[in-house]
Amino acid sequence: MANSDRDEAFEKVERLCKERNLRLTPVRKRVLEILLEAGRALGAYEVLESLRRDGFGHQPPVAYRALEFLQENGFVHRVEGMKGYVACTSPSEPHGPVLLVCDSCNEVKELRTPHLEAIAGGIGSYCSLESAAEAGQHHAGKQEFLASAHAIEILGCCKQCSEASELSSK
Amino acid sequence: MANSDRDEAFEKVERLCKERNLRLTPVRKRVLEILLEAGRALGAYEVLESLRRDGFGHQPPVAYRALEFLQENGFVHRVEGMKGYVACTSPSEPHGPVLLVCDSCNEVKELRTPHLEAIAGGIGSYCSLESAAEAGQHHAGKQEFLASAHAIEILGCCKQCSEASELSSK
DNA sequence: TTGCGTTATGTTATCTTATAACAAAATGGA
DNA sequence: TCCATTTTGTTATAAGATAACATAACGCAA
Repeated sequence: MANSDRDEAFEKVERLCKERNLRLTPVRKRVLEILLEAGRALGAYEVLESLRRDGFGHQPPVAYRALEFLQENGFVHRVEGMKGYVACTSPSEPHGPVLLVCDSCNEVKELRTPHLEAIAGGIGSYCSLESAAEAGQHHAGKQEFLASAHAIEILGCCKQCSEASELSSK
Repeated sequence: MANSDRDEAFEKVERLCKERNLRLTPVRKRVLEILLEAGRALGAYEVLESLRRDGFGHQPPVAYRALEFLQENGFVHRVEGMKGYVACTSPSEPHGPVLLVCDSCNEVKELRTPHLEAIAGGIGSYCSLESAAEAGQHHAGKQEFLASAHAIEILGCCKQCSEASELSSK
């Protein structure tokens, strides 16, 4: 992520917290910065190590609590497949992420498009598959499941890594 | 899952293993049975506890290795959000799952429809969103990401639990 | 501004989940 | 039957996460 995008995301979170009367305390702010600076998913203990260097408390709950706050409010996503946490690139409402995770360099890219969200919501939310754009037409099986959240992770190889491995194999 | 479905899934795995020359050893077979009998996601240590009762080795790697084998071959899925493992209800090729996970009773239901698979694949596979049914038309941003696997988990509340909580609130 | 309930932080201890490393046993051909 | 390969079993430990409780900061009402 470019520097300007980082700053933009950070300022957006500050703004949103003000609007919503959320307390973006120093630890929470710093954890968000750490993740934005990293530009990839970090483990809780990696975050903790950074906090330690900055003079914050350095016991696991310090990191986990800040991460929990940021997650609950949609500013950070958990990357299940990596047991890690990544800053949201377009924070707004709390939302389930759609993440592209590179096996090779661990970079995580978040897709954030209303249409994809609609699909993810539709898969479970509307009690049948029909409301997922087109998807359910052939599968009207009533799932009768009330969705409240989702986690979508696509594993694979990012462009940079594909190109790098192509070069090295020549 | 009904008993008959369990048996069917189990037999299908046996058949597939024969076809593919995979060794469905006693531990592996038993782990699959344990998960099928449970009908919900179990933690590795829960599986291990069952194995212990059946006289198998009872150290963590025993369970983890069997789970790994079953996962690799598409007979079991990991449920990231629950740190658990669930038997696949329609084993065939190894495949990324689309799971509906009930917050309340922990039941996991797998959706297995070609169309949904296509969407999941399309999100990342084809280097742009366009190939995901309709989804990309408005979001032609080139992701240039080569997908190899996915994990899709929708959290929410299953029908039984919704009804139960409705009743109790009256 | 003081006091008080609430929220957040820091710390200790512990729990859960997962893996590395290596020895012993089973398996399946040559 | 012998050997290479795969699987199992075990010990030990790493990595990730949380419970419980004391202390500190905050935010507001009196």
